[in-house]
Amino acid sequence: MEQRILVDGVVYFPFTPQTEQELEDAVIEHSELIFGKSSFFLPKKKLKTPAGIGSIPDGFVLDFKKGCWYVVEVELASHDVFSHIVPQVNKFLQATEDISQRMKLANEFYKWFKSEPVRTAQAKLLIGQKELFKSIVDVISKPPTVVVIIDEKTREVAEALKAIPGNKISLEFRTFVRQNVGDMRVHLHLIETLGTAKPSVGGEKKIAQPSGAKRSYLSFEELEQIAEDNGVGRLYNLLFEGLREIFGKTPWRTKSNVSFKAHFERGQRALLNINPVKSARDSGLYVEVYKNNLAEYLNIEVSRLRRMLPASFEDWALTPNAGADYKGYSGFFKNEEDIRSFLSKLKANIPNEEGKKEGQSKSSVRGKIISQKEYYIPILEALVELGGSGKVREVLDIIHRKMKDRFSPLDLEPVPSGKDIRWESTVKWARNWLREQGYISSDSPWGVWEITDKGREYLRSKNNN
DNA sequence: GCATTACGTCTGACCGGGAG
DNA sequence: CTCCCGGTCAGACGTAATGC
Repeated sequence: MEQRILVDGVVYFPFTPQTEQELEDAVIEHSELIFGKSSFFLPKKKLKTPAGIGSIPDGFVLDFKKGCWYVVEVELASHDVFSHIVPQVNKFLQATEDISQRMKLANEFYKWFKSEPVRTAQAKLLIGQKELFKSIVDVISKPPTVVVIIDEKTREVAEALKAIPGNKISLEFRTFVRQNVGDMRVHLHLIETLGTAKPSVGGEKKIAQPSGAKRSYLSFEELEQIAEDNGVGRLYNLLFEGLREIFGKTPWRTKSNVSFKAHFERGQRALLNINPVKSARDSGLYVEVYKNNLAEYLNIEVSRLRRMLPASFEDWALTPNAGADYKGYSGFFKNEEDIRSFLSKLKANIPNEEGKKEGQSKSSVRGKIISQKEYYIPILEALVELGGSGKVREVLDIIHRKMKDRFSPLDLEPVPSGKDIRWESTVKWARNWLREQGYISSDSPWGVWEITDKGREYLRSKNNN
């Protein structure tokens, strides 16, 4: 039963693409029509690190609006459809059972979006305020729907679909060419589309959140609350925010105070502590000033520093026989005026504007990811496996293979700068330590890591234990 | 060429363990 | 016990390499 299409009196004949690539290109070209306007089609060849995701289907579609994603397999009916599709797709589905593999795919999507600002902008329109990577993960963490796009639906296609678990759909994508032209120069397609139907979602797979790390120090909120409880909340906040602005960074905190510090050649030293625990409504906000450190930091005389403080401040030392770095003044800021006066004098003496960066709030991932140390042996082993040296990418691939099962979602996320994947960044730091120890060569060519004899020995000794 | 990515290094926040 | 030192490590930044 040979079909014909008649358009304005011109006859079009069925046309069978000669290669899958031909059909694939046509599918990509019309992906918006097939999958809907809110969909994004990521073709296989755009994947940056295909090795990481197991067997790769022809493409992936992400739909933020419907909150679902598709695994796309393009086939020609003339090929042995069953043996082509079924093992391929099953293998992929099996791989994505593994959460870390899904994160890997999410990363690929993320990179792909980021590689094209227009695409990122389109995605933003659909996800609103939500963070892009998070939105991708949310969709990818659901089970996918397998979409087989084929030039002609045959009984074999139906059989193949039956052998694939989960949600699946097959779509016919037919091509016709104009009579007397005979090739793709003048063509039209008869395309089945997904329409607006949302595929059924079953057995949703949640990505486990890492458990919260235990915290040994008081949080800023708790310290603020203590200040509040002791009747010095306003004073505390005024001084805290003022100092943070002046020093341009977040202070350290202990169980009883917040401590602003600075780097000196002799190491980190405290400049000033605010102690809400020792404060009280009647006496005021208790503060300790490390006079020598702060004077050195400000590059002023200690006597001048003394005059910046309220007259009521007294000599103070951290311990009875503390060294110069741990001596200073302590006392109470009784009212807001005391604090404003101190802050303005301090501000006037800050050496220069540079080094005053915008306060960046970093959230610690310590304890929630694989630590640097845990990569030492795998890196050396990977280098041995590569015959003593290898390109960074090769090493990373081996590490990934060895450790992928242990990655947490945080390991697989990009770092906030978006310039690196967290675990890869950690591996580079681990190699830096190994290099400092002499276990990895310091003068290998750029981009190549090389194990040293000392490194091989270290590896042997560790493996014997 | 310039833009982007990959790689290497530096800065500073965090926290374990030791001193008081 | 409390507090802080200083080593450790996350991640931003700088620079080389590659892509277009």
